[in-house]
Amino acid sequence: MNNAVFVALADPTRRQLLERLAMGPTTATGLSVRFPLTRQAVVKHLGTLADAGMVAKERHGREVRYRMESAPIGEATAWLTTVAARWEQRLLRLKSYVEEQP
Amino acid sequence: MNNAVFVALADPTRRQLLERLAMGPTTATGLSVRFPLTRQAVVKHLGTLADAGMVAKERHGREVRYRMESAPIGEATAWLTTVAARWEQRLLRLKSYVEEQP
DNA sequence: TCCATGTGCAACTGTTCAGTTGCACATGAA
DNA sequence: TTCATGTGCAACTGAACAGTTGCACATGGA
Repeated sequence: MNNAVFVALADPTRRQLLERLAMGPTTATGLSVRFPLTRQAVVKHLGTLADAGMVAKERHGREVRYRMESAPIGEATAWLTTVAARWEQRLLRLKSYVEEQP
Repeated sequence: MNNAVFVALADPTRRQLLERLAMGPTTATGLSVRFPLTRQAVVKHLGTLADAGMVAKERHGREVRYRMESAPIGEATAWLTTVAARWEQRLLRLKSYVEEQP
């Protein structure tokens, strides 16, 4: 599993930025207005999200728009689902074993 | 969304511990044998997982078994799915808008 | 050309955290 | 009781990281 994805998700500010980006692409400067952060702080967070492949940059004239990429989220979800399913399956086997007892 | 869950998931060692715990409950000492870590380091990681509600402790005689709890994983998955879905939905609306153009 | 706006890069600070070491306490078996 | 095993707690170290500040560069409009 790609570690960078979970590292990027670990910060609440980055998750909020992601939620905002899910609404549509924006610039770092635009985000820094709606968040209690410096533009530089936003850029750093977006860089971390980009390292995880969750965000992509697009130049438009003199501004840079950040666009969300949902594929890594899908991978993270898949990993979580697999681990949880393994545990649930074990519980089910345990349950049926107990019910088989006389 | 509960921040502690994503914080706990951000460390690769903790995710490996989770994968191991999905197989069945174990003690910190038992885990420290199979991982290149001190028992104390394992205990700390399990503590972080416990703070997130992903792990529960059970005393059995003089040993403490750690058991996985899958509910928080379900919540994390739900959050991820929601954010990704919002973005995908936006892409769909954009696509249909473009196709409507003459 | 001039200027406002948007971006990029580097250095600095404070904090958090992973991992270790050392020691004390508890428990089960002989 | 004695001893081996398992656990709990505290202090220490080094590294990673969030956030800031300061300054330089680029771009579009007047």
